[in-house]
Amino acid sequence: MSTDLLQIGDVADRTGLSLRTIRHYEEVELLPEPQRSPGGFRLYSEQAVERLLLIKRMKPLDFTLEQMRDLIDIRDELARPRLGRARRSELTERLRAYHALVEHQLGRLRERVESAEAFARQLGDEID
Amino acid sequence: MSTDLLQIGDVADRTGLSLRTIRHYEEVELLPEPQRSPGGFRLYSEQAVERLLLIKRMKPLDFTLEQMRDLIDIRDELARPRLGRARRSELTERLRAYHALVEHQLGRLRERVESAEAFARQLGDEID
DNA sequence: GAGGAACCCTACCCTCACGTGAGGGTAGGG
DNA sequence: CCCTACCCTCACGTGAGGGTAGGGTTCCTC
Repeated sequence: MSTDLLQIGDVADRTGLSLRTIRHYEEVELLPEPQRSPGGFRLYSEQAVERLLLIKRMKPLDFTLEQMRDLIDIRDELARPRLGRARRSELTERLRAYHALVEHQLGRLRERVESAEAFARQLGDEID
Repeated sequence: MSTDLLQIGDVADRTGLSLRTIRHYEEVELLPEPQRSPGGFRLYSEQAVERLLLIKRMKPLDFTLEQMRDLIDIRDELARPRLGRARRSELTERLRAYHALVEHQLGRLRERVESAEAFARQLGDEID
């Protein structure tokens, strides 16, 4: 038996994403096209699930799907074994830039929490 | 002189919202139609600015513009002096419901921060 | 091997909260 | 009168999916 493949509904269950979302990610090439069953059903590997979980963790940072694709692709290429030194250091540089951006977005996210907390307190007070 | 009115650009500066956003809020009736200059320029009061700032604080909670309008309208009506007892308690009830929703959304927002932090750590580690 | 439940497919239109651009008018100083 | 900075409306575009129609596939059960 080949490594057990999942159909889209299983992937949705495992990731908490909707079918529509998963297909959409494929449309914009954030997720590679999966294999298909003879009848045309999408069949996903565990790798695909991991990629989706990674994307899900990234989502609150308000990146566009394109940025996420870019970032993940860099990361994936870096994980490959035989890679020229120049290429590797270029990729690392780009990843570092993304990391800075991530920290920045994280800051903004935290501000948003504070802003929301302020509103919640205000509302709480008004109710008495 | 009447209370000094601001034109839309000033309001944008003061609130950090874009002109387009402010006009959009008016389109969907989240913001009441402002006065106009003889030539048609929008002229806003300080009250309008406050309403926008309130909206801005509310935004991270991912409410729809319609929900915000509803919530703010309730709050505004509650702030009015002569209000029947029945009406008042109905409004308070609705406000309380929103408050619960706010707390709920706040929880989700905090989860998102954690999720994003996890991602940031992971990325940081991968870079070394 | 016939049925049927549960699942999946594509194609398409819809939503929400704005962004963007074209084309043109207004405010107010020189 | 002219200039610059600012404003106006109108209309279409965008990103990230949601929803639905109409139909095919898998697989279990009889």
